[in-house]
Amino acid sequence: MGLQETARPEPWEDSRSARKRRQILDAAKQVFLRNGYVGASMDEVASIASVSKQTVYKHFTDKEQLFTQLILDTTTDVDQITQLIAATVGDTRDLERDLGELARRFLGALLRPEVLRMRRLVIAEADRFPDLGRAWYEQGFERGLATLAGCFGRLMDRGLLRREDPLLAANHFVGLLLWIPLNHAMFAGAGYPRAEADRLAAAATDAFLRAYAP
Amino acid sequence: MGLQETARPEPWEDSRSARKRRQILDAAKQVFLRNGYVGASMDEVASIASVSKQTVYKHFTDKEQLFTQLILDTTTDVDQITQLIAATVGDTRDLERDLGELARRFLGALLRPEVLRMRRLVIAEADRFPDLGRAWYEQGFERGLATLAGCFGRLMDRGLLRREDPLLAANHFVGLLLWIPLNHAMFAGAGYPRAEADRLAAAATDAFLRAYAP
DNA sequence: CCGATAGTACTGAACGGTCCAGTTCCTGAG
DNA sequence: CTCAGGAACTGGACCGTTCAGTACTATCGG
Repeated sequence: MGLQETARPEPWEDSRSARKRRQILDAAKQVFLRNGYVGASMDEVASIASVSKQTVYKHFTDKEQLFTQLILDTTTDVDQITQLIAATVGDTRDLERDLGELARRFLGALLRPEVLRMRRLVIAEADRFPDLGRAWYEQGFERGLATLAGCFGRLMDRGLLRREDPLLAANHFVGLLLWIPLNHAMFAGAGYPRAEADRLAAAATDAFLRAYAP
Repeated sequence: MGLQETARPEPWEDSRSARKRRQILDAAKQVFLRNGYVGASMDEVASIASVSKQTVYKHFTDKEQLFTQLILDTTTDVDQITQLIAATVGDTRDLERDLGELARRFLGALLRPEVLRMRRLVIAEADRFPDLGRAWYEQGFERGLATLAGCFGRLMDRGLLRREDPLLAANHFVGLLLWIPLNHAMFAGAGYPRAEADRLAAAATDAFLRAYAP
């Protein structure tokens, strides 16, 4: 909410204060992602940030606030990725090819280790911080889906997809695409060979096009 | 190892020892599910189990072993559920109806709060206990999928489904069905209204049958 | 009788958060 | 440019609490 500093070292400036703040957030990301909320130590955050503990507590009132600040900062990223990826497909000439390409890129973006770990972290702490989970879901998840749905809506208007609820179609597409690899990544280790990912993307695209052919 | 001839308190017996062990595991389930691994206290486990702390440590060498034992004990459940549910569909006369029914039951089973919390817990601790995550994935997840795949294989043999890789088909079915509500449950609160769940089940079944019609 | 258990006190370590004394950096007035 | 003053920062000690795991004695039950 309203964190106003005494003078005016606004966060986006490159003042010393802003630099320290960045360092702290970066360090916190590292530590929280590695150990989870309870496992993370503020001493370690300070140490990794090369900053004194006092400074950490000057910028963030307590551990909880540092954590929520950190998570909320990242919710914007997912949507940007989706927009970037979905942009090309709206006015495609070869739907199967371009949708397959979208599937591959989407999968690639979501399977990045950092994204996976962040997902794990938010899920893990979702009942300690219900608001945070909901915010991440709405601002990261549903916004991305809505973007994709808009794209599918245009494809329906052009007669390239069966007319249905575009949001449902988007969810079905993503479900077909991500269910297998994301679960694998959540439970078993992180790595997923590129070739296998591409195969899954192709299979999901095929199934989706069969289900949503005009 | 060197058990004398004096009885033999094997865990499956109903000896006093076995009862205590059960009490401990039940209490541990409660505590771990509520607070996560790090947040769980062995004192609380002992207290809820109505057992002294010493007894806990007689049955389980340490916190870690208690946790893994607890999780591994539950992996058999999911498969049983799947078998029970999938059994009816193999020799159906009305595929759309019975597959819809399977979808509803499956969704109902997986959205039970306890199942959701267990899922969260395993995901949360998946990098602290990699073996545990993998075991859960293989014994709970893949076995369930394999069961469903066997069922779909029979449907393909009978010409009721398009011939494809049955395992892939099973994954696609589950992806269409569970993606939306499971993500919602993981991030936002637990509750999901029955009517909404049924609607999702029907939509997923429709889309699946369109994609996998013969 | 003998092993399992209760009850409880204890150890050693970690952690969140505070406090303080001394240092560095930025800014603005002369 | 110089320099003083104040804010931000450092480093580390410190407090109160929590927690895993152990020790030990008294009790219980088969």
